Amino acid sequence: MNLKELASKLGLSQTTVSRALNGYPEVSEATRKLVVEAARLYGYAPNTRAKALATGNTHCIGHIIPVSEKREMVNPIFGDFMAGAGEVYAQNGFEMIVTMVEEDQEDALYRSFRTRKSVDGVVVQAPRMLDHRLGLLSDIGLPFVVHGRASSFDAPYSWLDVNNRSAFRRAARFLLDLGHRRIALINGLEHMDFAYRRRRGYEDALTAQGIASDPDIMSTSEMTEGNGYANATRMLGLPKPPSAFLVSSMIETVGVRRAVEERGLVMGSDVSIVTYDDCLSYLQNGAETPIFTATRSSVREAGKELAQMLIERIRNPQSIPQNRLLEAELLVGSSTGPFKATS
Amino acid sequence: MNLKELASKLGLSQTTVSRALNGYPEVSEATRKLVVEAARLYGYAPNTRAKALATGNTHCIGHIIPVSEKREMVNPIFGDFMAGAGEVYAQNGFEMIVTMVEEDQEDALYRSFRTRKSVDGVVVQAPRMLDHRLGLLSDIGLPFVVHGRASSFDAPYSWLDVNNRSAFRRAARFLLDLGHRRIALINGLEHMDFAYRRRRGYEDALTAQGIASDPDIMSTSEMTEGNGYANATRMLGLPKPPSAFLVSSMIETVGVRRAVEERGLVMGSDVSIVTYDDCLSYLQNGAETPIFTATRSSVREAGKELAQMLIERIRNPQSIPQNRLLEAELLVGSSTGPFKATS
DNA sequence: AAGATCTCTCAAAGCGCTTTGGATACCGCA
DNA sequence: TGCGGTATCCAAAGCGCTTTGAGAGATCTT
Repeated sequence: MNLKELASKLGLSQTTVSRALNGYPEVSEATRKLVVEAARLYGYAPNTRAKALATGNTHCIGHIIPVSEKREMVNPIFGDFMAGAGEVYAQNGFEMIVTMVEEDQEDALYRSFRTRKSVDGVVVQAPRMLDHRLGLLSDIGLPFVVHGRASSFDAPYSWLDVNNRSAFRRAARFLLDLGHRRIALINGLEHMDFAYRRRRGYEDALTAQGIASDPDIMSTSEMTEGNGYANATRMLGLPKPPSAFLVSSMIETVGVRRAVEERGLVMGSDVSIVTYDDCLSYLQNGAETPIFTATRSSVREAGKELAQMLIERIRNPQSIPQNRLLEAELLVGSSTGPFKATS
Repeated sequence: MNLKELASKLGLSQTTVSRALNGYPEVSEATRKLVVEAARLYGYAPNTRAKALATGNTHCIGHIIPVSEKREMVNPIFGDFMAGAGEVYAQNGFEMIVTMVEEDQEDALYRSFRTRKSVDGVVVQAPRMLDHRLGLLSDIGLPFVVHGRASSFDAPYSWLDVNNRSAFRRAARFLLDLGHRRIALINGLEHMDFAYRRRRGYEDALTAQGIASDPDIMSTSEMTEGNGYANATRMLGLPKPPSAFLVSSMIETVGVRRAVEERGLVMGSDVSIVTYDDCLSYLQNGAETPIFTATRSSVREAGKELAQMLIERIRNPQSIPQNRLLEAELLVGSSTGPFKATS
């Protein structure tokens, strides 16, 4: 069943039927009711491709997920982020196109999105400090919003980010206030913008107490359980091991905890841990009371808000870019305690 | 730049240019070279929507991810699964449309996919034992492949599944051989087909040894870290606690381990654990030697194979459905050991 | 040398929708 | 009675591509 058939079945023109279904005012309420009813009856729904061709809007949004052959890692937050965004897309009649792409082919992909007109806009994930993607997207005129920020890009653009610097500053301060002086940082890859900012926050807090940062107890790697374990194990084996850890993700924290317990140390007493918590659905930080002391911000909520922002931008390309800086909450759990001089 | 412009720039007709670019034999190699070169020069690429409208193929594949408002859980395997599938799609010029949908709206979504012609086919995730989706998809004639199987659906259809029953039978047998007699099962939701099969495998092994299964040490819930912890904690507190655990996912195992260690028990000696490992990229089971004894099968590989199967099906709808039953490997790690009578 | 056969190219129709620019009927008003 | 103004509806063009059916040349038969 297509428009033409439906129209002839109703004895109306395609124009009228189309307008009735799309809520245009040029058609009387009586006929609109008739048309809508008939469409329901015959199970008519417009062909998305034809509609896109006629209007120029695809009602599709691209999510680009960088993968690389060597490091096969898929960021575990994508699922929850997409769940948030997807909900908003569904409400607004948008579809989400997810593309896995090697980093060196990303530019070509954006260009292809543009020339082939397969999406109305894109969400840029995991921005790096120096990220040419934003410049490229501006140049080719493809609407976009960024989950995070790219320090290197000056022109205004729409983004939503957690205040990573202040979150880590507060977390480190919290540990300092408990008396810890050797605080390790288990960070993500520091060419990523968020990780760089987190390190800055950590250093801010140390500096404020006149403590020099020590590269021996700072690591930067992909945030996997395995890396958390490996980094923490190495640090705990140092002549002067850290008494506290500041960790960039829950999943990595699972590994840190493993290292701590394997060494026979008790978390929350011998060693304190503060983690960053994205509120992943399958890895919640305790039911009522949090297990880990954590700076927390829901990645799913971020997905929702960003989706909304992008839809706005697509509907009204002239609007000025919106920015949203979320402050993470600092929740105290049982993984932290006052510094205890070790025997 | 569109076809018409490119054609006039070349002094050729749209027909010829289109054919040249699509590799039809009716055009000479000389002109084809010319056309291809010009397309590259001007950065021409066909509008996907126009192409889809003209040909009737969208070159899009739908992935439906069920979410529900009450249980906000997003299955952590989706990321890696999609990474695998996405790779194959990219190689074959397909795009992946991901839709989050409430379970009760799933039917409407499939119907809408069909009538609006927005995808060429879909991959069905997480089939339930009684799953009417497959019948529906057959009825409406939307090509599909299933990640898993649905016991209730008889007609032939394309699927790829791990032999969950044999995997869990072997895992349970392994624990029995080590002398364990009270083996707990921490399973996923058992209306899911995979979880049902896993329980069957577990029971097979127990029955073969003449052991009756005990509901007290069998749990079925969503596979989150928190549920793993909660279930294991409860079981360890029983008058007759289990000496071994068979767990359905790595993420849940993290919680089980937490419960074990919190109780002061040593994994691999006081308590044995065998887990199912999907080879998630951010939660790998040790680098060289596995930490957990595990039945293992890569969900990313599954994604690749299923994508290939679906593309085949779309290209050749008359082909007979393919089925693929993978056997999981049983890898011995350090989380298991012989049964030790407790004091 | 004329007809038959290829080879290469083209004009035009069609995919299913939206949207422009009228047409038609009906109303009140002078 | 006739005229502008609404309220409804329509025919046709157009979105950018593929594909059908056919037409020129060039090459080959006999």
